[in-house]
Amino acid sequence: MDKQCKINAFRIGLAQFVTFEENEWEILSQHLSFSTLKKKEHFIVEGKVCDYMCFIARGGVRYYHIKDGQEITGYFSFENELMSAYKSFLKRTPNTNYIQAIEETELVMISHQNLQHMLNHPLLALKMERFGRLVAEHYICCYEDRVTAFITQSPEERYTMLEKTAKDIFQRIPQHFIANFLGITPVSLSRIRKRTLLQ
Amino acid sequence: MDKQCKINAFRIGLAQFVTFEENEWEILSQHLSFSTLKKKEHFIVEGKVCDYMCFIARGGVRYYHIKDGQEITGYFSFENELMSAYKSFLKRTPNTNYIQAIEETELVMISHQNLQHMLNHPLLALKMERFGRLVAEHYICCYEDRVTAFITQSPEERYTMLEKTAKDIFQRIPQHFIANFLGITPVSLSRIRKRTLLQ
DNA sequence: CGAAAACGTTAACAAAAGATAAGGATTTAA
DNA sequence: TTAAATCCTTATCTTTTGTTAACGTTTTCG
Repeated sequence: MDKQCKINAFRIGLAQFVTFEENEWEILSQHLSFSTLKKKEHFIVEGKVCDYMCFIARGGVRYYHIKDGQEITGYFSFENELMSAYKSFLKRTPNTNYIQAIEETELVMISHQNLQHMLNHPLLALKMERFGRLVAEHYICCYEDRVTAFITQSPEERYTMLEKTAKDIFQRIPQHFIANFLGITPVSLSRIRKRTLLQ
Repeated sequence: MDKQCKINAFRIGLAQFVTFEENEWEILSQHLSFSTLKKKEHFIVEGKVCDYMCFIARGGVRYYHIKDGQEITGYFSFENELMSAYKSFLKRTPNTNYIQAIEETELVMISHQNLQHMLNHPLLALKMERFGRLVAEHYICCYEDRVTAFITQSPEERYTMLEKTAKDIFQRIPQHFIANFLGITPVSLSRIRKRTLLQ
């Protein structure tokens, strides 16, 4: 996947939030960097401060915690989505989890420093603030739904819902990661699947 | 509680995100409105589009869903916090839950229309965008922690943690609301409390 | 290619949570 | 003030989940 192709994907992906004019894009694109993660390679590990927010041009990652020596996968991001250890990135605090590529993954990255630079750049500030706001607001809405699911639905209902709304990820992600994501154990998910099949 | 007192509380509360200069504040404060909710009065009900984002100058509210005729309380907000049905407010879609005062509650409110007006106001735009961004980012961090708790902790662990970090809300909120917030039934919370006391 | 690792299912048992109902204490409101 | 509503606890029973381990299959990688 060549650089120009990644940049294009990035620009299209951003259009969901803000559209940049040519002159703005000119500046912004000079503040990007690029990286590739091999499968199982980590984007960030516990204890490090996250220095980049990324756009996934290709591939996918999982977010996981380690608790009592066990990995617990809490989330996934795939191509055309943004990805970062937000809290660490935003607050400049050590990250408390891990982000790992589950496939070969191509990233377009903005360093924290470059982002600050753009937020202070007279020609870009307003649009970058808006971009940041809209991205954050978008994720708030996602989180709202996720928390609501934990509050109002049983694990079985959460599974059924996921199957309806994102069936494709079952082809792409090991089932025990999905179990974690639903807040249950892999064994329990296996049972739920059997139950819901029989009905 | 008089109006000036509410405005002051609001200004101090905002300082956590952005500080407004006198001339900016002059304009902003003309875009505010005020309201009082009596105990059990609703700020918003299911199906309505939320038109205000609020600052709670005094009092508190709970957010709840109705599922199978049952109320399930998912969150609380108290004085000096912001409060809104964010997703509905941001996306202009019908709200899917209820927000109800649990005490007599004093609000400072910004209507969606006034917010847009300020976001388009040349002297205020940048700061309002930043304000919106920082608020949203702040809530993302809160949500991140909340989801992590659901993923990595048992109900009992979530309860213990809550007792450590927010003991005060137990004096202020009926226990069955807290049970919902933890993702369990009131009966189950009562059992957990007994268990953890004995140990 | 072949050994090792990863993965999903199943079983058996223990632990926890849900559902329902009852009882007593407290609060609310007419 | 008194009846009604709210709230928390407890008990009982059912359902679900967690835990551990075993097994067969598939995938990974040297």
